[in-house]
Amino acid sequence: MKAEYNTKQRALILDFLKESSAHVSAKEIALHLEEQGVSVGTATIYRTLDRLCEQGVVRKFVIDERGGACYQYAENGDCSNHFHLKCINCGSLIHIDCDFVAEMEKHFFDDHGFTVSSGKTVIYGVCSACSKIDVPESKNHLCCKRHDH
Amino acid sequence: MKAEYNTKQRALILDFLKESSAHVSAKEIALHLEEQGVSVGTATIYRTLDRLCEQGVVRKFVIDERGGACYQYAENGDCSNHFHLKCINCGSLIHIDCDFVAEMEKHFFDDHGFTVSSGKTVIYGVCSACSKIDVPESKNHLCCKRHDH
DNA sequence: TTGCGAAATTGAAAAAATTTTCATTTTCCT
DNA sequence: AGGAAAATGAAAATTTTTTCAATTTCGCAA
Repeated sequence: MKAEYNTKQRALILDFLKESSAHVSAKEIALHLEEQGVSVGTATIYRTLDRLCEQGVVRKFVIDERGGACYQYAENGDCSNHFHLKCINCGSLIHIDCDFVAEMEKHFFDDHGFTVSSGKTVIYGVCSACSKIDVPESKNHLCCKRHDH
Repeated sequence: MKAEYNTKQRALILDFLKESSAHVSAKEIALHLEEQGVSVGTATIYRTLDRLCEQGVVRKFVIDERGGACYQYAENGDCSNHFHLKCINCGSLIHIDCDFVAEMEKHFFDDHGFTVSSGKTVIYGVCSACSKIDVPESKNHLCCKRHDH
C-alpha cells in the first residue's frame, strides 16, 4: 500500500468533479482551474484522475462525440437490477446498470419471447480495465449509469 | 447497417493480426507493413482496428509494460458469434444470432469499454416455451438458430 | 463486360490527447 | 526543524484522432 499525500491540486480537481453533475474532460478541468486562477499541470491532472479512478471515487468514460475520455464523480448508487460483466482476462466482475439493460430485456422478450433474469446473467469479455485503464478492485463494485450517446 | 468495402489495407492488417499469436500495437502493425513494402497510414490503422474491435474480430488490451494499446485477433470458434439463452426453468440452451448481438457488442464496447466475448456469454431467464409465450416462427427463423444441448 | 457514380476508404499532415521524464517543491512523520 | 517519500509542473515524447482532398470499391445500367 503506497502512501498518499493530500495536495491542493488534488482537492481542487475533486471539488470540481463533485460540483459537476455531468462528465468533464481533462481539458475542462484544466480550463476550470485556470479560470479559478490556479494553474495545474496536465500531467498532474491525468495522474490525479487515474488515481481517483483506481480508488473508485471517479469513473472514466469514453464518449464518441467527444475527443478523449470524460470523468464523473461516482456516487455509489443502488446495484439492484443489473448485468454482470465478467472479464476473461483479469477475472473481475463488473456490475453494470444502464438504460441499455432495459433495451436488452425488451428485445429478448419481444423478439424471442425470452424473459431475461438480469441478476443471473453474465456477459463475458475483456473489461475496460484490461483493455484501457488499469483499474483495481474498487472500481469493479461500482455500477455504471448510462451516459448520452 | 453501414456498407463496408474490402480494401487491401484492411486485409493486410487483419492478416498480420491473424499470424501474430501475441498482442501487437498499432505501431508494430505500421512497422510490419512498412517492412512488407506496404505503407499504410496511421489513421487507417487505427480506424481499421476500431472497426475490427467493434465487430469482435479483434480484442484491444493495454499492457502496462508498453505504451498505448495492443490488439489481438480473436479466434472465431463455433459459438463465438452469438449469445446463449439459458432457460432457468427447463434448462434448454438457445443460441441466438441476430443483429441485436452486434448492437449489444457495440454498446458494451462504446459505453463501457468492454469487449464482449459473445460465445462465452450466457443470458439467463425463462424461455418462450416455459412462459407459454407465442413467438412467431418467422421471427425465430429470421433472427435466431435453435439447437439442442 | 464495361464504365459511371455514389459511398466508403485512404493518407498526409495537423491537432489533440495522454504519458513520460526529471529537476524542483510539497507533504507528513518524528 | 529535518528528511524521506510523494507530488508537482514544464517540456518533450508518444499515442490517437481529426481533417479533407484524392483515391478506391462495388453495384448497376448500358
